[in-house]
Amino acid sequence: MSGVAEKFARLTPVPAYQMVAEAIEREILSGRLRPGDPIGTEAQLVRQFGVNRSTVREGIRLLEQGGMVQRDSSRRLAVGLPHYDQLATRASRALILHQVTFRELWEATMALSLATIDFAVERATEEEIATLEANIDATEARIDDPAAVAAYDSEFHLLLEKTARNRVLELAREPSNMLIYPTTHVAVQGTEQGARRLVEAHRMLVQALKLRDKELGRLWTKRHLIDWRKGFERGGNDLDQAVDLVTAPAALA
Amino acid sequence: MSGVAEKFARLTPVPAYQMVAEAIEREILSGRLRPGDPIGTEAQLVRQFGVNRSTVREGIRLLEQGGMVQRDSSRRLAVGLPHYDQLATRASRALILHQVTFRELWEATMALSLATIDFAVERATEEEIATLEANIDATEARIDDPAAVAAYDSEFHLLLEKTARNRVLELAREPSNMLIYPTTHVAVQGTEQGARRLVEAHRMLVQALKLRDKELGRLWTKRHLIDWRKGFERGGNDLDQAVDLVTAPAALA
DNA sequence: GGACTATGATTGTCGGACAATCCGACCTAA
DNA sequence: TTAGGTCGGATTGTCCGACAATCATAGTCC
Repeated sequence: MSGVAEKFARLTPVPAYQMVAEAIEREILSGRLRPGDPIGTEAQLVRQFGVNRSTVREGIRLLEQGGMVQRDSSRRLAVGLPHYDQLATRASRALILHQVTFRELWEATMALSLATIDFAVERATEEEIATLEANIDATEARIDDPAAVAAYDSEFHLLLEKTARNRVLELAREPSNMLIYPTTHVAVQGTEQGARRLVEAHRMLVQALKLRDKELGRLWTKRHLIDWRKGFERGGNDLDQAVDLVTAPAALA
Repeated sequence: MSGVAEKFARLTPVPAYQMVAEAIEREILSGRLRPGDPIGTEAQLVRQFGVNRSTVREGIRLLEQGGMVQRDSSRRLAVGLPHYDQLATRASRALILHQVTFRELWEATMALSLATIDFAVERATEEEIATLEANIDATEARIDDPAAVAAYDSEFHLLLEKTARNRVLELAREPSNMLIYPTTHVAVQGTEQGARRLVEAHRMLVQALKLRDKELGRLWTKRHLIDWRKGFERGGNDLDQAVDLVTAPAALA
């Protein structure tokens, strides 16, 4: 509210360690350095950038955590290909910090799951269907163990995403997946029927893939998620409560 | 292939700087440290963790880049609330490194946009509609400037997401948004009509919000995105080419 | 040829140092 | 009283040098 217009932008001198990180990142994004390529040793970087080793190391740490650089077996640095769960972990944690509600999570998962099943129905191969069925069988074998059921459920949906063959969608889903599927063990714990309904839904989803029937897939995706919500609420949870580490403890690891 | 069974897992000693980062992160995620709270000074952390300052600093850099800690005005460290575009920037870059195709991007955007318009139709307020209309008017005023049109287009869809009031969806969309909307200026550059069709689509989307008509919203969302695709292809691009920095130069900043 | 060893290179950690900057208390002048 | 100026301590960013542990590699021995 200072009556005068802002004439000067804020000066923000960039620390050297950030410049180091950005310089390396530029090389990677431009394609001159490709995943797997070794970045030089710290001593080399010191010479190239003309800064101290401590500074170089701080710059490297900036990139390390995002997966842009990795340490291979011998701790040597190489360009990394950031994997989804790595990014998704960050995103999940951000969602927790932003105190998003389970309702938001559920709504988004619904929308994304419907898109996933559409593509999966279009593109599923025999092989993928077999893998999914194997997962369902495994789930059934341990149907009395809520934790195991939740783990297999998580895997099932991961496989389904691979079947949809869209990596952008996959990345978009991952954060909410990480928060919602681990709560399945709560959702199926309440009722004896919970786990069986889950398995039935999975079977019908695979059936939809076989028949290439999108409507069937969408129908059971909805039922499946509505079941999750009911179980979640039956477990004494409120859909409008914020996601936290207690209820969705998967974002640790 | 050593005939003996592997009895022990590989020991992977965790570097001290990582332990520092994880310790701080745990405090944040547990809620004991909340966004805005000051983390101690480096000297304090040195005392608490019993490691060297260089080590503490490397640990801090690990967190800094993900937005988990921020430096405030005086460069003092405080717990940060990672913002979406910060995470999305990383995600976009990952998508580039993974060489996802524009087709994947387009498919995912379609699915996510349809979800967004559904929620937006449900929840739009008068005020939000007015803001969106102001954006459209501004677009129209500079309809001959492809770069300006692209910028306003980007903003329009951002506003639409806010209107949908689902932060999980917002976060999920952001990476693809960052890659796809900046290419709009290519898409509308080809034809005189491109920009006008874009404005028309925006008007109809707002109309859908006013009438609370989901079908209308979905219809124009589809048309809008199909227009984008046609423009993109007319610009000499192949939908199956990998996203790169040249075609989608927004991930720099 | 294969197992073993010595050597050098590299990383992780430490200690100390200093300039630049920021914060806060104190002081001065209108 | 309050706006503005001064000063000292605290803090960060950067540098230097050092060393143990580990890894890679070449060379050696059987």
